[in-house]
Amino acid sequence: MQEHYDPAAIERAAQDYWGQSAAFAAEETADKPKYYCLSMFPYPSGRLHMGHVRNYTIGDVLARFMRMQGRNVMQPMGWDAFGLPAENAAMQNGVPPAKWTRDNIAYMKRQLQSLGLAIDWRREVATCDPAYYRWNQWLFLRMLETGIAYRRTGVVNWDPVDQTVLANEQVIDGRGWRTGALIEKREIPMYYLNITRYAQELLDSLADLSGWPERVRLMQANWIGRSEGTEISFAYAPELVQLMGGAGALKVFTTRADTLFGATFVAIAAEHPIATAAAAGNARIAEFVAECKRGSVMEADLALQEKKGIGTGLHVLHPFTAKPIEVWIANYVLMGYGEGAVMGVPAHDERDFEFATRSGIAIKTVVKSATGAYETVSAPWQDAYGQYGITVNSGEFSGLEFKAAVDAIAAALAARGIGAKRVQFRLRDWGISRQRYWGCPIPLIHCAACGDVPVPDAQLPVLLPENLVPDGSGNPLGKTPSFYECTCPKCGAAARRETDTMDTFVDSSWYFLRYASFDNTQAMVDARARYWMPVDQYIGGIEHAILHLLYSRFWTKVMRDLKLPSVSEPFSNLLTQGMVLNHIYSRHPADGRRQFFDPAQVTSSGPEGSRRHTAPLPTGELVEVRYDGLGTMSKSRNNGVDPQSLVERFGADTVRLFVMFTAPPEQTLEWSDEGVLGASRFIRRLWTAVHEHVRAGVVAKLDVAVLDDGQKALRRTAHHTLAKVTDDIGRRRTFNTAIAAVMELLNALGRTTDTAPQGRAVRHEAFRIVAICLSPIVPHVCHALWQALGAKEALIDAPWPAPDAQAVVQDEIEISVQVNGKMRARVGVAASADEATVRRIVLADERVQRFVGTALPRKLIYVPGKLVNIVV
RNA sequence: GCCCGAGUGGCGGAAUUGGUAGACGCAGCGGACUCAAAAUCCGCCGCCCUUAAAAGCGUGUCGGUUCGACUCCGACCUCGGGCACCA
Repeated sequence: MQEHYDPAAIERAAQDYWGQSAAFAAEETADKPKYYCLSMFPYPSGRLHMGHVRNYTIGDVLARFMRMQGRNVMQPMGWDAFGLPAENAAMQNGVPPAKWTRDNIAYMKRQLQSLGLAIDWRREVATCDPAYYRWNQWLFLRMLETGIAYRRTGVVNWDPVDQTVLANEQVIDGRGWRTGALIEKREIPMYYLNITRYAQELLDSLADLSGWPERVRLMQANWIGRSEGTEISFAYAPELVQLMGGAGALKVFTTRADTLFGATFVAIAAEHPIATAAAAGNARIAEFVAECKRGSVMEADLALQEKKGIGTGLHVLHPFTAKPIEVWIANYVLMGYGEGAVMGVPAHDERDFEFATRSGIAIKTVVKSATGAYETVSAPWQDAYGQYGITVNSGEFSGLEFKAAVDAIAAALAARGIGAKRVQFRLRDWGISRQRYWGCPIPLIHCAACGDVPVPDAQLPVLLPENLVPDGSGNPLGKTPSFYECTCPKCGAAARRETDTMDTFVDSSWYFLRYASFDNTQAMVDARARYWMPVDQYIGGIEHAILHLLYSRFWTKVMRDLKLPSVSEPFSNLLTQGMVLNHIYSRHPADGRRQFFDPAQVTSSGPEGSRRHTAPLPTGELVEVRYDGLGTMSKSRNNGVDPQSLVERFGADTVRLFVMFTAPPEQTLEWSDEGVLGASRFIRRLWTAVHEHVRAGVVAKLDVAVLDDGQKALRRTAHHTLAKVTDDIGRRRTFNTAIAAVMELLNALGRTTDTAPQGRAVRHEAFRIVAICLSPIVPHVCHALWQALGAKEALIDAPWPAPDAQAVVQDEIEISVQVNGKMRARVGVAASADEATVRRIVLADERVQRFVGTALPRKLIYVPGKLVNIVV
């Protein structure tokens, strides 16, 4: 018997047992209900960070819990292995991304294994393996056939110095991160996936995802952004007819057709054809259009920039009054949304109002509030009235409520063929072309004679050469003739292979299906996916709430519609974990770059509020540093905590216990070295307590009929704890409170000194409950304790017990008593007492008397079994 | 700027459906054990007034609903996540 807690030996023994018995190899079987437990696969960045540990521990707790609850559990793991960091690492140290990535995978896999995760490693996938990404290519070709995938131009960040496309992340304050050059927008041909075809379904089926957090569903719904509005055509005025070379109309989309008579300008995007035409003959306009094309493509940047515009001197005609309305080019109109043009109604739209007041554009009120409070809105203008109301100054459409006005105006427009009601989505089609090396090649060939020719299925996969090293200027595939030189599959002439690769979101949009069909070399997915899908529990960071989850939902539906073994919704239940934070310390020497310091190296002293912090430089010299608050752990801030060294020092169980105890899973988790010590202390205390109990010898058979009050009380606590932990893990997913409950039970066990045979029998049962309850969280130590407690079977195969309902029954309960809503006393009553009895006991209580006095209670609220509130 | 969250003791957090605010842990303080230290064990631990008891105050701010609000509603402040090429 080990008297001393030795995590390394205990964890090795438990992991050896699970490995030798192939405990986590999942097979399709009809015997038990399946449970597909999936954590978002990691990007192989080099080393595991605390966010990974948190993510995978949550998944492991649920997988182990469900297994004990009798489910056939599958928990797989893989690698999101394509992406930008590998190219950056390659540029830094000259190692090809493939080698860097595969080395990282090997190292991180060992780290994951040391955490004791119940993973079926046979199913491991890496998205950079041709055996995986060939199916990206294969499905892309199917999407081309059905028109889901198509080619058109798109806007990218262009670094004019490096002559290369930059990711948004590589644009800092509008400049290229390596060159410092001002970034330009550039239009290039790209492939798109028609996700908007699925917009309505993606929105509608959010209602079915009851296992998803409400906030994620809300975010997705807002992202899809369905709006019902009216499309309106403004006919060109003569000078515009001339400029555009013929009669025509400028289309706008608006959700406020009721304000049409208040339109005093029309604003178009800088990329709009009319803007291009206007710029051709006017230097000032050309300069403004060019200015709009500078800067990054990020929406956050666009939204923050000052709203600017320029009048074109060109006009369109109001559909009802035929009055000319000037066309403006504005930097806040997005070409990608609606028609790339909006009507400007300054009186009733905040943004139009701001723009109009600055540009000297007329403001015309056409809506008043129902009460007339805004009827007199006029110069000097204060703000826009953006609410719904009654139309005024709108010709035959005056005097109507919002909906009636919209209906009437839309009907009148439709009758003349110059407008109609229409649904517009904010969601845009998904551009998947990336001008980068380390990704899945897009399987297309450009032939001078035949155009864009898909690579025939038989020639898949298009292999990505693995020995290239990017240098920061352009895509190395474009400089590798052995890759891009090919022949046209149609005509056999010399042709050029597409050198763009796919967005890595493609790779992660279906990996959960591949785990179920991991070894199939003939098909992307097979019937086993029907068995395992949908994922019963998906766990990952809240930062993926929109993009990854939306793309995965879309991709899954596309596969369904291609009649592949898929489902309509990939993830039945979703748990979005919070980020892991740590303190940030830095200093900014006058003569150099800002330096960050490892919080573990910082010493703090001095009084609250004016603490001073010092940390050593690499030279050993101590310098004063500044505290910058909490932030996500990251390499650049030097505030990461290495899970590996903690596992080596305290054991995986301590690390797992700490991350599960310190905060509920959906909240951010603040790192604390002391907290880790606390977790370690608890496990040692548990180890000692069980072994002291076991050392005292044989335990009598429990006979619940003969227990005394103290024994009954301990047994009640034990079964109450079991019920709470079952609910906290199984339903609430509040692992922190489950652990707290077990800590309380262990505290209660520590307070008892009952050495009578039945006293020890109750303790024995309680210790078994402790081991069961903690086993999903700290599986190694519980595996050992279970054996110490004399069990024949391994804990991993023990069923999760149901609490004994008899054990938790209480004879006397406590009623809280309030007087006028303030807590004044607690009284004990029999659990069976009726309201009249409770009333009598409460009113007779001396403390209650003191506050009620001689006053007659006006009202008495009774919450059975809980509370009485006396109103006097 | 837009969308979505969060804010409770010295600190992390608990309070599950509107019904005992501060469970559990960390830090701290006091004690036991020890030659001593570490480890371990026991006790105290929101603020204020106080010898004590009792009262009063207290869940970011301001207001509202209710017999009763950390919880619901309105406005605001601060922090965090996302904004389509980081993953």
